[in-house]
Amino acid sequence: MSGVSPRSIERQHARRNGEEGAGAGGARPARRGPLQLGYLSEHIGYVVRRAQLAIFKDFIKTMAPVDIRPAQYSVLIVIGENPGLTQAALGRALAIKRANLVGMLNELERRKLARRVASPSDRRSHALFLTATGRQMLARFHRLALEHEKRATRALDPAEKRVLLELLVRVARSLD
Amino acid sequence: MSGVSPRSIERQHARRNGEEGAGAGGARPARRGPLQLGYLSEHIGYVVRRAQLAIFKDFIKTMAPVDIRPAQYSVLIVIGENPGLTQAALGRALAIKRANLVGMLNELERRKLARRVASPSDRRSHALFLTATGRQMLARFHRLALEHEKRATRALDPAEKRVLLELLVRVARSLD
DNA sequence: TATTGTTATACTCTATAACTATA
DNA sequence: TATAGTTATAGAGTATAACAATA
Repeated sequence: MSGVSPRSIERQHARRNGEEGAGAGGARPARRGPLQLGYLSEHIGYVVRRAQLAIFKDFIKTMAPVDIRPAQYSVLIVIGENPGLTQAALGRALAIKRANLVGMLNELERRKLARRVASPSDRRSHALFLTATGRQMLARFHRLALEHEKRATRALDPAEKRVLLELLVRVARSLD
Repeated sequence: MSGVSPRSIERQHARRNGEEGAGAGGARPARRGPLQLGYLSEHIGYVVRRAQLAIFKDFIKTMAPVDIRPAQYSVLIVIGENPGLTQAALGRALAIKRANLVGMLNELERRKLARRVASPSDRRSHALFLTATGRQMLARFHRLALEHEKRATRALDPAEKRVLLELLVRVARSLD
């Protein structure tokens, strides 16, 4: 136990309460009502994670009728924005491992939303494109996703949403 | 980041390119450089997810020497803050399914960080406590976690961090 | 040698159903 | 009937290693 800090308010959590009723009958239930999260609430990881879970839950429910998962949606958008890109480039853009893209692209091809085309310039790689169906469906997915987006950000005004996105991007960039 | 480029690349995506070379040889590679993410960058779910992944990656690396995962850390904090709470209450507080808590608590008991004590008032439930070791170790985990926290928020000043956490909490609350 | 796409595999996280013992 | 803890299990998501073809 090193690094004794001046006041160390944080530290006292550890002392405040502990292991009561080690052997005898000291065990008593915690007080009723919502639990204390303590300094967990100040941890950016925890807060971001809880928000992400809530948002994804709503997204998945919203997109369930069209059977599109978040990662599939992001893949379709990036292919639509960058027709002809390779699987490796797609994976780098979205931080998806090449190996894990294979199954996703198989599924998107099976559903006739995207296509792999043999690249003439580099015969190792595939050029990826949306199909005509894929473009139509993506527009539909986008409309549904905007419903979700509206719900997910209904507690924010437009300026707040912009600030939130910008701060998150700064955090992510600073860790890369 | 919303850099309005001279040629407004953003808008043209749906039309710009599609399924070329359906049969013939139209496939050409996407231009070099970072890919376009298009409106994906405006989706709160995507931005929150990327930030969460970056933050957790750093947290996990930081805590690797003490072999503590994010969920384990959160469980230890909540037990420390609410000694005697039940597994069900713990699961509700952290949105962890009761079934998935069993293994985690087995592991924390095995490592002598936490204990299950038979509850006298309700013989179905267990009261949870940190051990003396658990309290000591949690203080150590917390010091390590603060190193991570500093790194994860180094791109933000204190006011910005407060704003970020508050906006995320509002978003999560509004979806529950 | 390095890279692309692929296969196989493993590990974590999460979700559900069913069981028991209590309430 | 409902709840607490448990077991078993299944499904995502993610990670690595190895391989063939190609650069």
